[in-house]
Amino acid sequence: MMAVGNPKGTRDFNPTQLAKREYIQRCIESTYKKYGFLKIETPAFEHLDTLTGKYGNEGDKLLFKILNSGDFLSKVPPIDLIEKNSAQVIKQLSKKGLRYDLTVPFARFVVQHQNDIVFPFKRYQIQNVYRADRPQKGRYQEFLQCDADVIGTASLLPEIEFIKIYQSTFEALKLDDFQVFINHRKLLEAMALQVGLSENFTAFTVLLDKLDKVPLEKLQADFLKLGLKKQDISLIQSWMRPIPFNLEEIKKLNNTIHESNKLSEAIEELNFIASNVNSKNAHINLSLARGLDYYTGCIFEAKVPQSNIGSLSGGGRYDKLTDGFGLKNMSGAGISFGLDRIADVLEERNLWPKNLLETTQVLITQIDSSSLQDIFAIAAELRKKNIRTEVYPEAKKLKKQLEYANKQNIPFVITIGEEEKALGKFSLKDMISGRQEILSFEALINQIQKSI
RNA sequence: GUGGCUGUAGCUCAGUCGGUUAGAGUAGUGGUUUGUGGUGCCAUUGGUCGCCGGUUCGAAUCCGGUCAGCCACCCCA
Repeated sequence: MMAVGNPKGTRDFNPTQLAKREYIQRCIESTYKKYGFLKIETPAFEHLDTLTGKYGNEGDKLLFKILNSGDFLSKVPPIDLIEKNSAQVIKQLSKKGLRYDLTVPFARFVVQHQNDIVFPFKRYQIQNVYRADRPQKGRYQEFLQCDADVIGTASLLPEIEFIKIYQSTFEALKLDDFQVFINHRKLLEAMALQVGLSENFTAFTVLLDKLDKVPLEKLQADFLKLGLKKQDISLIQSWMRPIPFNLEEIKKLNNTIHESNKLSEAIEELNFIASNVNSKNAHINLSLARGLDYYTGCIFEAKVPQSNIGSLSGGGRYDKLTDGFGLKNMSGAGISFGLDRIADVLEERNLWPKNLLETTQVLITQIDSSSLQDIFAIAAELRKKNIRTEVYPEAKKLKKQLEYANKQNIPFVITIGEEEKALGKFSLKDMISGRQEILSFEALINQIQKSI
C-alpha cells in the first residue's frame, strides 16, 4: 500500500483546529475592516520573475519552483546538464513559483491594476504562502499570512494605525503581554555611519539582529571582522537596551547616536508617530533589522515573551517595492500577522474561547422510517428558528444514535416514536442533565432556545 | 544548506542480555435479551517492528546505508 502522509511542513486541520484558526482570523480581519482595509486575493503561484530577486539570496533559495509541463528537458542545452549548472537549468525547467509572501504579489497587483485602483489603496489579504524552509517549531512550509498594506502615500498615518492595530488585535486575542518593537532603517544607517560600517551595511544589520538571541561577547569577533573598532563595542552594547516608545526617550537618541541627516529624519518621523499613539507595550529596539531588503523606513515586529515561537508579525515602510515592476514614487507600508504562530501561542497558553466549534444543537433520531414526514417537518421548523439541526440518517438502535449525539457533543436529542405520535408530542432529551420529557412543539422550542 | 535526536497497532508507548506465535493503554467494531448516551463488563478487528542490506543457528533488539519526522543553526510569520 502507498505510504499515507502529508508533506513535511504542511498540516491537515480537523474541524476543532479549523474553528480555532477561524477565530484568530476573525479577530484580525475585523480589525482590518474597522480601519478601512479592503480584501483582495491573488493566485498561489506567480511568474518566477515576479518573485526572484525580491527577498535576497536566502529568500530566493526558499522559493518553491513549479516544473514546466511537457517535455521540459528537451529544451535544455546539453552543456548545462553536463556541467550541472543548476541556476541555468532551473531557468529552463521552471517559469512559475509559489508565492513566498503576500507583499510582492501585492506590488505586482498594484502595478498591473494601477488604473483601476484608488490611491492611497488600503488592502488586506489572508492567504497561504509557501517557503521551502526546513520545518521546525513555529515554522511551516505552508502557512497563512494576514497582511494589511497602505500604498500610495508617504504619510506616516499608516505607521500610526499599524501600531494601533497591533494593540487592539493582540488585546482581542488576550495576548496582553505582547510587545511591539519599532526601529527605523535610517537609525540603522546613522548607526552604521557612526561606527564606520556604511560599506557593510547589510552585514552590520544582520549581526545587530542576532544580538536579540546571541550575547554580544559571542558576536564581538564577527563585528571586529567587519571592521568595527574595538572601542565601539561598548557603544553597540549601549544601543541594545530597550527604549520605551515615547517622546522623551526618542529625544535621548541624540545622545547615543551621532548627529547626521539620517538621524534627524528618523527622529522626526518617530516623534510624529509616538505623539499619536499609546506607548503601551511599544518599544524602540535598535537591534531590530529584519531580513527583507525592501524596507526603507519604519520597521515593526511583534512577539510575546517567554515563547520560542519567534515573531508573530512583521512589517514596515517600503519606498521602492513597485519600482522593479516599472512604477515609481509608490511609497507604502504594511504588516503581516503569522496566523499559524499565533495559533501555536494560544495553544501553548490555552487561551481559546469556549465553544468555538459550532456543532449541531439538535439531533432528531429515527425509531422507524415511517416517521420521516414528521421528522423533516420538525427539522424544517427548527432550522427556520436558526437552530442547527440534523437528522440521524439511519433507523439504527437508539443506543447508537445517542452515542453519536454524545460523541458529537450535541446537547439535545428529539425522538419521535409510537408513543409520541399517539400524543401528538415529541420527546426531548437534554444530553447534559440526562433528563427527558414529552413536550408539545411550542414547549420544545422554548426549552431548546432557553438553554442554547 | 549544516548539526543533533527519534522511527514498534489509527494514537500514546512497553518490549530484559539477541532466543518460541511482538504486548499494554486508548480509539474502532460487536455484544451486555432489541425505545435511551456518558462510567462498567465480555468478545473482537488491527503490526512486513520506517525501508534496504550485513553479522548470527536465530535480529524489533547489534552494525552500515537510506528514507521520514522532530529539534537547533542559517533565515524568517
